[in-house]
Amino acid sequence: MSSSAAQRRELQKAELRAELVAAAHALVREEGYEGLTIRKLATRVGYAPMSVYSYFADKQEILMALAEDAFADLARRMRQNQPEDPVEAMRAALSEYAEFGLGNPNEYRTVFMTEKLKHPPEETFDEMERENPAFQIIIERVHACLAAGVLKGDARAIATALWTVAHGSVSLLITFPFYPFGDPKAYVMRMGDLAMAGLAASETPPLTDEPGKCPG
Amino acid sequence: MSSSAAQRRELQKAELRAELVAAAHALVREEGYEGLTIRKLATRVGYAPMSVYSYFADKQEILMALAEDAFADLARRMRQNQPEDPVEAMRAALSEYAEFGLGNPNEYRTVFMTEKLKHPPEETFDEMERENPAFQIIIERVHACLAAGVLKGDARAIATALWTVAHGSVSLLITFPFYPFGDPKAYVMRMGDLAMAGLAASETPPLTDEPGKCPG
DNA sequence: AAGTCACACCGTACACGTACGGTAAAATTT
DNA sequence: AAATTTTACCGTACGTGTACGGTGTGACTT
Repeated sequence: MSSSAAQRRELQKAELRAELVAAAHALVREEGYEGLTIRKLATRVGYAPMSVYSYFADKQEILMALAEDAFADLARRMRQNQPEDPVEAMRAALSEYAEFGLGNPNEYRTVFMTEKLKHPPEETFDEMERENPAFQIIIERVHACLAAGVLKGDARAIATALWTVAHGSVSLLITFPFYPFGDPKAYVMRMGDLAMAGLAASETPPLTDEPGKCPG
Repeated sequence: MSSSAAQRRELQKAELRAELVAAAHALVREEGYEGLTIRKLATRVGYAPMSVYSYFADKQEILMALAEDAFADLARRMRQNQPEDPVEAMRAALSEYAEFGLGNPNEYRTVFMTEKLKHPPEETFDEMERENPAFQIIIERVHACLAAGVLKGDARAIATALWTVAHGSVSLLITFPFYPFGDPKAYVMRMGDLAMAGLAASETPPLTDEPGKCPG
């Protein structure tokens, strides 16, 4: 086997894939999110509709590729907005998260609100944390809060809790834009502060599989 | 105009609509959620596919009808699980909410995780609270907590905050079943307790449209 | 009672995602 | 060099949600 030829092949494939993603971006920019269809995308790059499936398993994978670009931007913004104070750094990350979700509802939906069907059984969650650089940043800032003593407990559990609250806020704001949450951004920040207060109240244990005690 | 005839008309229409919903339920039971298609549904009741649209504006409205039935059941269960202690009553409601969402992910999705496109501009949120009896129950139990002095502040704001946290937990568990949240039910309960701790820490102001102060 | 009208229902048609199978060229093996 | 396999792409076809325009039967008006 000629491995350099195989590598070149892979590279070319990646290039064409990138071209498709670029065309998809253009289509969305010109015709809106629901204007992105496989057929239009194929026409745009001069392929038959079915040829797109050589590069993406299904439409969801295309949407994911678009969303990943957007999420990379989120991570960039988070890193650019990093106050020294650990708590303020945490709030800054939340602020960027909120603006991202509220400003890119389509991308937010595809990543956080649609069923993940075909998932490789290996590397359940490390994968996701690696893929989503934003999550890494959150964990880093949680560690800073732990070091500063404003939070106590397991870093991953705390980060997951904060993510849960932020996601709950953003996703409800996206789904129910008419509901009187008040100013959207302010609502997310308020919920973030509430989560921080709750977390500061006690030491956060790690996440386990033991079913907790519950009434009834 | 003969109003009694018009009324009978409405009634018959409602009956046929109910028949369609029943057929939809049956279809889902027999062939699964994605087995529910307009064509199959129409065939089932002896109509042409397009005739279904005399009773539902679109497929989403059919899914909503199914979900509303399920949510009525949630409200029933909540009322049957009502400890005397206000905090335990709150936790019991959360427990039912969790079991409902985790046990009926499809219905949960259609109500809480899909865009609400065509929404009548009048009665923005009262409508929703009225339609979702479960929300009423939450507000009632919040009032009980306020009366008992374990929480302080605006009832609707507190209820919305608890909803946000519960929804964040449930929706993430649904969307990322592989992520190590630990035992799903336990995770929701833990997040609920965290929210209660955060809420207990200070008086919760009502929701307003003033943009809150934020870093950066 | 005659005329008008609303409405329940349907047939046709479109664009969509995508399953299936084919075909020809390129890469690899023999 | 010949044989084989792999690959890149495509044509056709199915089932989907639903827009559009009909059509006949009942109800309402006059």
